[in-house]
Formats: sequence, structure tokens, C-alpha cells
Amino acid sequence: MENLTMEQILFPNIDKTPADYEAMYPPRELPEGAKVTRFAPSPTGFLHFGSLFAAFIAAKTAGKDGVFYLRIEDTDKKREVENAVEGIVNGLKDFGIIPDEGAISDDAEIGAYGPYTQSRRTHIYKAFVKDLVAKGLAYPCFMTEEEIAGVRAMQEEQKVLPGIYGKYAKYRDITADEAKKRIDAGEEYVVRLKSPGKPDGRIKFKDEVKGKIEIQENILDIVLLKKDGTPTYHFAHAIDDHLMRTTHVTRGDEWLSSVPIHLQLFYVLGFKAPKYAHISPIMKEDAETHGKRKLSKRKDPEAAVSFYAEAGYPAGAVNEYLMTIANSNYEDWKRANKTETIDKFPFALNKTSKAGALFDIVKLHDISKTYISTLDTDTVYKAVTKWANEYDDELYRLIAEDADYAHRIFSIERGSKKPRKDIGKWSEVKDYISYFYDDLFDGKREIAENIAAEDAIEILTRYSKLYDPAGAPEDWFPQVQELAAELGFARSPKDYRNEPEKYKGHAGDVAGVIRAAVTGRLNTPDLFTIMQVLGAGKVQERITEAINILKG
RNA sequence: GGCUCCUUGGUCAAGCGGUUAAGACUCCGGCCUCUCACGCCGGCAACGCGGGUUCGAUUCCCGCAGGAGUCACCA
Repeated sequence: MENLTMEQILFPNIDKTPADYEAMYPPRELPEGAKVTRFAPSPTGFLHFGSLFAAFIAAKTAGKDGVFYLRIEDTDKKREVENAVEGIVNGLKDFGIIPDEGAISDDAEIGAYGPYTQSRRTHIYKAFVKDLVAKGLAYPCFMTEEEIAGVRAMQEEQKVLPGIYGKYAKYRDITADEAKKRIDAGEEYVVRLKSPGKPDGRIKFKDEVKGKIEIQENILDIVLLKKDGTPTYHFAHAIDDHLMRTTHVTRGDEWLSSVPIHLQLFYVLGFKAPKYAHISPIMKEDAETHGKRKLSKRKDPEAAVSFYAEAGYPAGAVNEYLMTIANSNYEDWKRANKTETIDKFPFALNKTSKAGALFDIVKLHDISKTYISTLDTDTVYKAVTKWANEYDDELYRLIAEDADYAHRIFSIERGSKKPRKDIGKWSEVKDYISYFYDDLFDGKREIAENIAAEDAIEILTRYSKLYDPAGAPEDWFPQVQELAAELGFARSPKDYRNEPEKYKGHAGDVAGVIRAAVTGRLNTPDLFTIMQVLGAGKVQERITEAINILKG
């Protein structure tokens, strides 16, 4: 009987070598300094806001010159969900994040460094593990779960570092013969790294966001290949990010403490380590404890990316909000460069904060209002239409039915130097424009309480004769002032303030009565413009209705 | 518990040995004004605590406290 080597026993069917893969995935030909980044989620079927943030950071880090790709980390089959990849891809796309390469659906991908889905890369991982085994840097471990739990309990009791290492690594020096015997007997095993770490060894590295860090080096014989032959995150990370030629690994800072493992892996494999940037999580104030905690999928609706789509926060606004969290100097830059797009902003990893920012929806809303105020009419119309098509049938029907009319509504006071900031999210639109549509207008009229009903009736009766739809915008208010004076109201608020006893109110109150009659509310954008959009017939109809209501 | 990271107003944050400690959001006044929104002007509000080093600490060092993360055949 021939004497098989350990690697032949473990991987009889793996014939490619690391060198083959190195040749298959050569270093990328990119401009000097171009960065290669990735977003590498597990396909759990839920795109978390924090993940969106991570993807955003990665995409911004790569910028225009670099490459940003999407890799699917599906090595844990217990977590798998149907069509999860499409959910991720579409979720990112909604916010304008489109990877240059990687997975594009559950079974399609683009790019020359694939497969980008880990479950389709097992042959690659095995080739590298085989090589490590051949070099004596990895070994099969036959410890059972119970055995490991026992070791751990003992270690905890003795207050020593828990884990499989040194004398606890029972199979570290197992011979090929013994391994073969056990395998033939049907024993299951994992492949562990034979860690070269020393108990007193320290490693130093510079994190792109956290700065200089020094930690104890890894001494654990961590698992490389699980018993089902799939790689652990750590190992897949080393292989994939090397072979896909990632230059900057941006990820959540929950990974910070495993950097020693990763650096050791890169060292053992003979790879050049990438740069790391560990991003702080987005936090949320906990209502019960008043403390900070990570934005939680279970407790916080805003943790789901779908929340923003449903509320109708424009992708551009969410992006700006994300940018203010990532680089808070973005707001200053934006003020100084009002007409520039976010892509021109010089994003810098080292300017992202080291502590986690509290999620602030009030701020998002403010940013969104400003963002929407700068959009042109047609852009707003299209965005609202798209949103309504998905979330509000009635609104969709109304604005799609008469696009011209809707355009006129959305153009009110838009495009000026001081545009209105009434709309913060698309779900607010319906209420905002409701009085333009009889279907939405509830017919109720808010009337200021300082106006007597008979005065209101008088005002409306007189104004309905005065109203000139063909008049110039600058003429309508003087007309109201004239009417006001005739009815015992002051022409201006100032006059009224100076001698309140002389007047019933001022021209603004008179305009208010008209406003309420036409729109049902006390506060609206420019009344004349609104009447123009509504049309003379509708205006007169509303005024008549209001008079009838007042007459009771 | 061990290890690691973090700590400036309610929130996001400038600052990097000497400042009246920026700015933004929120909130409150005022101005502008047909109302509202916008805009403009103004206001409230902060360096976690204790030791050092220094002529001088928000800034540097050491403790402490608080917060976060991690210690899997999950990522």
C-alpha cells in the first residue's frame, strides 16, 4: 500500500494549486492609487440600514477610478433565504449604489474575478488549504463538539484563554496515517490553522478610520474549513480579498478584534494584506435605557432600508444624510458648492468618526426637505409618480391622469432662489396638494377665529366679483388691500398693529379668508399662484361653497 | 471577566498646548411678509471624573467611570 501524504488524504480531488489561481486572477491594471473595495453581505433577505451605510462607504472609497464589487458571503447555509441576492442588489440600486462587478442576481454575476458567491468558490478555498496542509501550516482536527465544550469549560474555570491552541490542540501533530484511519472510520473533522502566533506576541497596524491599534497576536488554531467543507468567514475573507485584489477592506467595526486572525492568515498564505477601515455602527437611542445601542432590525423600523423607500425619502437625500454621518464636513462643503453633486465631494475615510453616530431622523428630514427643494418640477413629478405607483394608488391615479395639472402644482414657487421646503418625503405630498383635487379635498374650511362670519361672507362675496384670473400676479394683493380698506380692515399689518382698535383686522386676514375658502387651510404657498393653477371656475366654485357653509 | 475601541451642547460634530470652544439640526425670540415655508438676524445649550506634565490644558500622559465591540465549525 502506497504512503499517502496528509494533503492527498484530505483533498484527493483537488488538483489546482494556488499558483494556478494566482495566474487566473492577476493583479488588476488600474491607475496608480485606485482603490478596490467591496460590500460583502450574507444573503439574509434583509438589507439593513447599517449595511447600506457600509456599502455606501465602500462605494465612495472606490470612487470613480477604483472598483467596487459585490460579493455574497453565503457560507452559512443555515441562514440562506430565497432570492436574497436580488433583494440586496435592488436595495442598493434604490439608493444609487451600483457595483462595478459581482453578483447581480441569485445566479448571475459580472466581472473577471468571480465567482463572487462564496458557495461557488469551495474548490478555490480547498486548493489553498491543501497547500497549507502540505506545508504543515494546517491540520485536520477530529475533536467533537462535546470535547471542545469540555475544554472550554475547563479553560474558563482555570481562567485561561479559551480556544483550541497549544496543548489544547489535540490533533495539531496528527500523522497522516492516523488521520486516514479516522476518516476511513467515518469520523468528521475540520481543518485548522496551525497558528504560528506567540502568547506574548503583539501586532500593530493602522486602521484607516480608527488609527493605530495594537493587539495581542492570534494564537488560536482557528478553523479554516468547517466539517462540511465550507470555509469560515476568516479564511474566505483572506482568500477572496486577495484573489479579487481588494485594496481596502471596509466593514463594520465588529470585525476589529479579528484583525489579528486575518493578518496572520495573510501572512501564512504569503499574501499582501489589504488596508482595513472599520466603520462604526449607526446607533439609536434606546427608549428604555436612554443609552445608545446599535440600530436594531427587531426594534427599529428605520433599520430596514425599505423604510426609506416606503416613506418616500429620495435616494439622493438619504445619500446626503449618509454622507453627513460619514464625513461631517460634507455639509460645509455642500454649502460652499451648492450646485455640485455629491459625487464631487472629496470623501475621506479618515474623516469618518470613530464613535457610532446616533441615527437622527429629524436631520434626515431636514436634509431631505432641502434636497427636494432643489429638484426641478419634472424630477419631482416623476419621483412622486414612481413612489405613488408603489405605495398610493389614489395619488398615483390623480397625478397620472392629468400630468400637466400635476406639473403646474409641483412648479409652484419652485426654481426660485429661495425655494419652498414644504416636502420632506413623498408620503407628505398627498396631504400637501390635497386641495388641488376635489377627490382629496374634504370640503372643510379652516376659518381664522378673529374674523366674524358676516365679515367673511362679505369678503368672499365681494372678492368673487373682483377676482381676475387674467390679472398680473403683482396686482392681486393691492386689490385685496383695497377691499380690506373698504370693509374696515387695515391695509397692512403695521397699520393694524399701531391702531388695533380702529380696524377689524388687516389685509392679511382678508387674504386669509379667501385662502381658507379656496384651499380649506390657513397656510399655503402663494395664494394667487394657487388660484391660477386651480382655474377660475374652481376658485369661484370653492368660494360659493364656502359662503354657503358660512351661512350655515 | 480578558482584550480592543470610543467619550466636546439634546443630536451630528470642528478643534489637534494659549480660541469670546466653529458650524449644522432641533428648540425659542425678532425681521421680512398675503398666511405658511424660505431667507436673514439673534438666543438657549458642551469639553465625563480624578491625578499629573506644563507658565498654561478640551488638546499630552496615567488612573477611574461610562458606552460600544469581541472572545463559534455565524457572518
